[in-house]
Amino acid sequence: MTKPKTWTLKSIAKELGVSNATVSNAFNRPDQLSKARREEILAACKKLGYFGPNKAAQSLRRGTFNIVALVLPDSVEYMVSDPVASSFMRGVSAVLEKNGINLLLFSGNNDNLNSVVDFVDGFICYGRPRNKQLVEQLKQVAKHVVTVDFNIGRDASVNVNNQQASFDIAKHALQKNDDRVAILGLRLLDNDVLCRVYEHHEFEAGQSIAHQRLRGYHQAISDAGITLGDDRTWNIPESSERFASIAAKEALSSTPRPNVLLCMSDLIALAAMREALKMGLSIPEDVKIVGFDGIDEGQRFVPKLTTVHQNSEEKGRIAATLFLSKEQQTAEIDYQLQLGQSS
Amino acid sequence: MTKPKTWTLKSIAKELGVSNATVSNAFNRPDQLSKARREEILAACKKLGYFGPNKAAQSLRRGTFNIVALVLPDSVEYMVSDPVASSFMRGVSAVLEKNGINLLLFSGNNDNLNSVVDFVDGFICYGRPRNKQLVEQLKQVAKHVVTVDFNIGRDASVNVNNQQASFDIAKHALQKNDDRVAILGLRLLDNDVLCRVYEHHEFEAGQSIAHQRLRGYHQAISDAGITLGDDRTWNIPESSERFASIAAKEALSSTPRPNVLLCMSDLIALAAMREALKMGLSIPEDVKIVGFDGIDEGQRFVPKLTTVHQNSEEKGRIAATLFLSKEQQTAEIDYQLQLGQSS
DNA sequence: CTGTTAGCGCATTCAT
DNA sequence: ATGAATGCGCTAACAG
Repeated sequence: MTKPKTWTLKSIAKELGVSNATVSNAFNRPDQLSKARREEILAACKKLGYFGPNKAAQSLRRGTFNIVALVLPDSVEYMVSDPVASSFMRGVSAVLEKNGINLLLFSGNNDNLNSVVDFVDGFICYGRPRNKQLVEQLKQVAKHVVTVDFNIGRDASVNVNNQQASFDIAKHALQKNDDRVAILGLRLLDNDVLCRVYEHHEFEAGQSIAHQRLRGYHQAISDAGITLGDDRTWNIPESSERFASIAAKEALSSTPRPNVLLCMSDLIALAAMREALKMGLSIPEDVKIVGFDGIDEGQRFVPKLTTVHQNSEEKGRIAATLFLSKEQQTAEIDYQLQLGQSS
Repeated sequence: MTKPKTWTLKSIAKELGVSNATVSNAFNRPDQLSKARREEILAACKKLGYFGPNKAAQSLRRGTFNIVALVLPDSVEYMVSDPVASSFMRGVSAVLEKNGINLLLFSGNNDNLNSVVDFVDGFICYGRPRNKQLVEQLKQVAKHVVTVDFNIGRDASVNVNNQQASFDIAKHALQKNDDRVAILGLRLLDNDVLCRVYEHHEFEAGQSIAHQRLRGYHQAISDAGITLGDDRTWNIPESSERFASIAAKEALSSTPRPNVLLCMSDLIALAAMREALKMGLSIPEDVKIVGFDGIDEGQRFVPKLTTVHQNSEEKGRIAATLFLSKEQQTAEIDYQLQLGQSS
């Protein structure tokens, strides 16, 4: 006489003629009953089609979920297209999967964490969320939080020295003090508009990745004895082929035509290279182009892109490992200059 | 006198001097109390720092979760690197995000759904999971299931006519009956090995995407009056640059050297084009190469790749929409031949 | 319109 | 080693 078609701990215990604590122990606390008894119960459950305690109820009771939310800076939709973000996710998921933890994707466009906060053990935040209210809540939320590429004084964080890396790559690209430099920046401004940027003073204290990189560029430009015109910086609102191409075309058509293009992502640099080639320019003779990230496509392109390689996958692994260990610490990730033929 | 530092429905109700049902109604059922009362309560909760009913408890009670699991064919890790899968995810997440539903990534390598089944409203399965036990469980699980690119007789499914598309692209590539054809297949075999495939009879009834595509190729080859040698088919275990390059090199070095390469993914076709160029072959004069998927990089490559474009993002949107509407139906997605200079 | 109450499915004391 | 009882935080039915 089998009972309901969907078993619960209670109903299965009754069916087996044991107390529900015994069934619970059989699944969760092997030390609380004899091995024989345990296996007998497990076998009986399996035969009846009971696969173990309901996870939702278990979580409500225990307060743990085996789910971590990956908070993306933008919409999930947008993030999935970014090869750098994808690498990061790969690293995170590799570690979590190995530990039986599931990954919930959460958009940084959300106003708050409410819809997931009660379902997860904590948050790994990849980049500062676009929505500022969300950032405020992340500072306070009573769960474990690991931040990546930004810092809000929470449990742990993983960072790359963006400023130093940008300095290095720019230093490498700039060789003569009569170089004409232009910067193709990624998300320098809050608003979603593709345009030149004039208000440079705003960036001096900015903590976003873009601002850190900009400072690195500026430092190298200044070190090279070059003066950067105040109309030589573009803001690209998102790392897409389309926007990048438009900005690159604009920059390469501007007067004086730049002979060095500092690009804040490889996707942008690749788009710039395509535009330059399309305009009949030689790389690097007419224009040197450097990127940032070190994505595969850049290394396959002809000419090979000179860029900063940051190991995003490792960044993901470290972030996940830090999350699991609950260590409170700040990790700094290495980067390498990857010299190609584009500079 | 504020009470606990973490509010519950009950404690906040007591604090406000109302019944807990009233608080619950204020958050969930506006029609159950006056607007004024509702707003008064909501405001008071906000001031005290109570952000609404605990979602985990709410879900346990209601049996709904606002989370859907995206079941990937492989590890999450691997999937995130695949541009086609990424597009699909983009489509899915766009629709779900708009509807306030969260996305949980779930690996098709898992043995069972147990760790998440009690947390989600259902499953969107992108491709047949690698683990067969998982497939069995998906057939039976008591939650809503939408399958994509395969069919197990569940609630809804989304498919592309892979066989027809492969037939079309192969037909286009094959023009002379003395063409020497080789096939670079993706996951034709269950095991993870890169090798030539000899046991062709196994594929005639296979339902996987690879088998469907293979049948399309075979049909076109046969229609062209060509006999395909039984050592002209390679199995590539995963859609990675590395494996694809090895297989391509092997195929292009084999005797007789193929002058038509039918590739089951664009990533494979791109790797094959790179190898061919590296060997000093001209495309398409010495060897024609066609792909499958229609990824961006293929369209940017020189020569532009001839391929089948399937709109993965739309596939994702349709899958998600079908999931939300709970319609029971099978959708077939269009594809287009995208003619480049590689054939 | 409001309050009381019985579970959702489970883990964990505290007895025995 | 086991069973009874309590409550995790909430919703919905019902009674008022």
